Amino acid sequence: MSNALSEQEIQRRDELAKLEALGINPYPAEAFEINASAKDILANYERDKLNYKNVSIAGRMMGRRIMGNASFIELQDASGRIQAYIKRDDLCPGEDKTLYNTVFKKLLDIGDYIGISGFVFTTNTGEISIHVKELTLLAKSLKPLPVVKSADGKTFDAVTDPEFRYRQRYVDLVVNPHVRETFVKISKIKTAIREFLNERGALEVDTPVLQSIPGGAAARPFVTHHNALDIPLYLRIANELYLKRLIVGGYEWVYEFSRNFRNEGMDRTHNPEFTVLEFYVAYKDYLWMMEITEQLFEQVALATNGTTNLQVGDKEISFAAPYPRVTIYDAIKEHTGFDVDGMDEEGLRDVCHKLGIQTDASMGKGKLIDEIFGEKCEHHYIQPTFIIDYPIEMSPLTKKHRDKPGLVERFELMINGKELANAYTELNDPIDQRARFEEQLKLMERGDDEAMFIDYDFLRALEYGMPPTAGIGIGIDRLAMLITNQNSIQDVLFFPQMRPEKVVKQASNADYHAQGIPDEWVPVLQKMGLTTIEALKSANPNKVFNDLGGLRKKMKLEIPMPTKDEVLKWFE
RNA sequence: GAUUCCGUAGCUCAGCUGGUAGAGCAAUACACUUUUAAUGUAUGGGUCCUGGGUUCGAAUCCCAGCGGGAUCACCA
Repeated sequence: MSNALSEQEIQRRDELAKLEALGINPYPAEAFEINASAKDILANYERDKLNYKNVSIAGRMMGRRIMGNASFIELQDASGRIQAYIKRDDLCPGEDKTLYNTVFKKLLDIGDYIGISGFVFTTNTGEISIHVKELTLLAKSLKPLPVVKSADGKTFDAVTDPEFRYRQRYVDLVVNPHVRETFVKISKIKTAIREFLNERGALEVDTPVLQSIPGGAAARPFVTHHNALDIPLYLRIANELYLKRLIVGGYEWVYEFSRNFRNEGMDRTHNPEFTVLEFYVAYKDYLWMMEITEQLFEQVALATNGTTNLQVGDKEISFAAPYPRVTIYDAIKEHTGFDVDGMDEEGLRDVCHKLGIQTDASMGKGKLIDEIFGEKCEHHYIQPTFIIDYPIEMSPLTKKHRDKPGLVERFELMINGKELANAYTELNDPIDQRARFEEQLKLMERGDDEAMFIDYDFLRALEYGMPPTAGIGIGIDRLAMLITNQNSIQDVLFFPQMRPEKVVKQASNADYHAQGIPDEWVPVLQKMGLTTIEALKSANPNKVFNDLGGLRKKMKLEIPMPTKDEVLKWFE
């Protein structure tokens, strides 16, 4: 990140000074009254022309076509773009044409925020436009935006560089309207979920993000330190154990959109912070949870896309309930031919070997089954499907199956070959829960770095009594990717995690000043690449002196040349 | 973490087997009163990611580093 100014940035700063000299504040404090939006005008003007005799609208100037004493501009607000027509003598009815000739034509740029008022009309070429009567500068833009043009649905010079787009999302949002739309849709997904849950009497809650025991899932946490208490704290990897404490407290349906943090790898589907919706409902089981889940997904699809069908690549996914239920053993039997029901660890290892799946000593029975499913089955489930009845070893917080020994009452919802949700009949037997945590401890000793921590306060809460409860976690970012048809998590997060940009070390004007260098020569030295005092001192003074003269001419600077002795003093 | 591709003007991108930097848009100047990727003429704008090496000569070839993408591994 360099802070040397480009030619265009210097020009815009000059314009800023000229505006101020004309008595125009480039960053006025006053509110600007708006009574219309681009989208509203384009949608409704034709059938309701009388209502658009006096519109006032604000936004960024994104395009400008000057044709002498008349001009067209593209104004972009949150709703879209609209063309405005500016005629010199309408904007400046009196003798003084400065506002048009100087302010508008010379001192405004693409990217500036302006407010305009006038009347709506249709041009000869049939485009609904605003005939501008008044124009106000609302905020000057000092950095040139990428100019993206489009015609007939084709886009030219679109900004597509992922690094640029993610690091400067604000620019991405300005120049890529489809990106703005994606995030609007993601907001609608969350609203639809809230409405669905609130209508049914659920309570939205907040639980701690900073936790002293990172529980509820198996993952590496981020660690921080609380100074006043002098204790380590962890950013939550899940909120499950806290929501269950609230069920113990007597609420019957709680939910939270939980921002979770996991200190693990990053890729197309993983970001260190991500969002999971969890909800817990008293007196229910996983069978009930499957029904509510398929209703929820159906409603979300309908509310955001207007249809329960979704085209993903060449596949069409139907969110219409109900979804099939397949046990994990049946799924494995169907896609591998092996019946792993009742198999011991040795047998499973053997199956993995035959299927070409790598195993290691730390893998228990549950993990082996999970591997087989993940490798050989998961990608087959394109249409929403509940995979149910998991082995007990992988599910330390899940109640034992009511009539299948060795299994738990758990389901995962698979859509488009990926896991979207994970739910179970919650384990509320405190004795069993303690035993399961201790099993996790053994796995940890065996080398499984994903085994869970034991949360004794949670056990204490269970001992007071938790009603039978069903709970679910839904990966909101993955759901957003699916519904908005994005194949990278970076495209459904406004600010995906990136390696920090390197800031180029650079001397300030004060640093140069301390060296006895006059301010007017600082840009020249920077131009020569001498952006630090160390770089300057290690340069050849004679060459610097010569180059100063050369650049003075090249940059057309009207400043007197320093003497060679003066320049030599800069090096002391 | 591994493999692989990429990094040139404000933006999108050319630049061949090494010969000293190019286009379009944007910018500047002039012309133009219903254009729309406005148009016409002229002009300016570059640490070719960084640092080494090979060479008379490197944007180009080699090595290392930095940043990003894709695939894989781990994970949700």
